Amino acid sequence: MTKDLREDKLRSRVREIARFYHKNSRMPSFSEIGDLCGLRSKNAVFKLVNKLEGLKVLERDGRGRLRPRSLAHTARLLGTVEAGWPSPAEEELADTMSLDDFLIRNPQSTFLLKVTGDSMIDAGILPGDMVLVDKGLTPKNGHIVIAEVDNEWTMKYLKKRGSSVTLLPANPKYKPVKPKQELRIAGIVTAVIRKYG
Amino acid sequence: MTKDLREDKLRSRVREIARFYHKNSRMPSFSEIGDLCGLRSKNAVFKLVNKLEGLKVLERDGRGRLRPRSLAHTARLLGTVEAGWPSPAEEELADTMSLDDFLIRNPQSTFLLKVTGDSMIDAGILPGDMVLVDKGLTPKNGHIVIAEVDNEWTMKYLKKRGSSVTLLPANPKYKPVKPKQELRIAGIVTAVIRKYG
DNA sequence: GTATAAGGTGAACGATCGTTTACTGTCAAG
DNA sequence: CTTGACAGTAAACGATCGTTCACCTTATAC
Repeated sequence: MTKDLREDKLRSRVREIARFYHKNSRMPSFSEIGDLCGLRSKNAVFKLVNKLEGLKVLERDGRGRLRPRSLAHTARLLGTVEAGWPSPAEEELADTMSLDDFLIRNPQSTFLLKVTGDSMIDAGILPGDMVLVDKGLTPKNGHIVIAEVDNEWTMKYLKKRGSSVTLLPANPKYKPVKPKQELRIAGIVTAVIRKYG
Repeated sequence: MTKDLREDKLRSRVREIARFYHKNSRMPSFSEIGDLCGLRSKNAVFKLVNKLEGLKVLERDGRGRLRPRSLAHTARLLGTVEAGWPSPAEEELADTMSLDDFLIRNPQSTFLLKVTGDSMIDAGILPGDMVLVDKGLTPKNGHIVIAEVDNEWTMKYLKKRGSSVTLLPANPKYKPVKPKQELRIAGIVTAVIRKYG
């Protein structure tokens, strides 16, 4: 058996395991890996797992249970647009990441809101976009916040100067808002997500 | 024991299990749940799991192994900015979702690129943003594409008219590009992600 | 041609898995 | 005061877990 063939086989096995993981939200057991990869002996699986652990494709926790590593992540991180598309070799080495882990620091206090209106259009936030909002962070000057002013909910820049607070839209069509009485800040915008198609 | 207290206890146990799941990338075993929730008997865990299964917090697969349901998702989906912040009751019922599943249809062919330059700024894509690029889709008129024209990589709108192809920037500072010879489209942009802070 | 390493089979191991049965308190409703 | 309905403990079950042993096959290297 030539070397390329062996690597191909290994790759397809990793793909099978990854597919199982994404389908079942858990790693397969040793005998399940055997079924997936056509291995009748659990020892063959044992050796395969050790190899994959060395390749940092997966890892074990204290009890010998399997945890995904590069398997868990769905999008590979490449360079910049300017740099263009990397070679297949670089592509293979590309770092992978989970968008959830990347974007959400506090899962309990983070929510997703849909944007209506164009008041933040100059900040690159368009109607129909989604924003991730963290309720747990303390609002600071310059943050984009979700706020309730005089019984209306809006998304604006937060401008603090001394004790005075202003809500600044990112669109010349709209005027800055100086809350008369109540200003309730529900959370600050930590990310913007736009999906096409 | 009053009813509210009991529900609080249940909620905090769900939280513990969710925390374990996100930390270890797998569901805890019955005895591990016992440790997490302060239950010395596996039967108590058994009853707890059955209750949570009824509440659709988690589920079992064919072999009795646990799978997360509402546990798996990290960001809760609420309404719109205009609608403002929902009441705690609605909040509890909010749909949850995984950003990976939401944004990525084809994991194998999807990559993440960092945006440099301001040529798409009027489309709400700013320098420093990340774009999800799918290599597997066929480019169509109106899509935003990553393309190599005359040895340079750019991100532009794809304009097709008959057999002629033009790359259209979303910034009046730049001119449309009519590729002289080669036009290699590496992929189409399926989503934009901007992270603050 | 022979040695060597790698990939795989098959059987056995103790440990842990999820499940079940039997029993004990503890409240709230009748 | 009695009676259920819960919530929890304790012990035992077969099944499956991850691991290890000895052995076989096959291709590459010397």
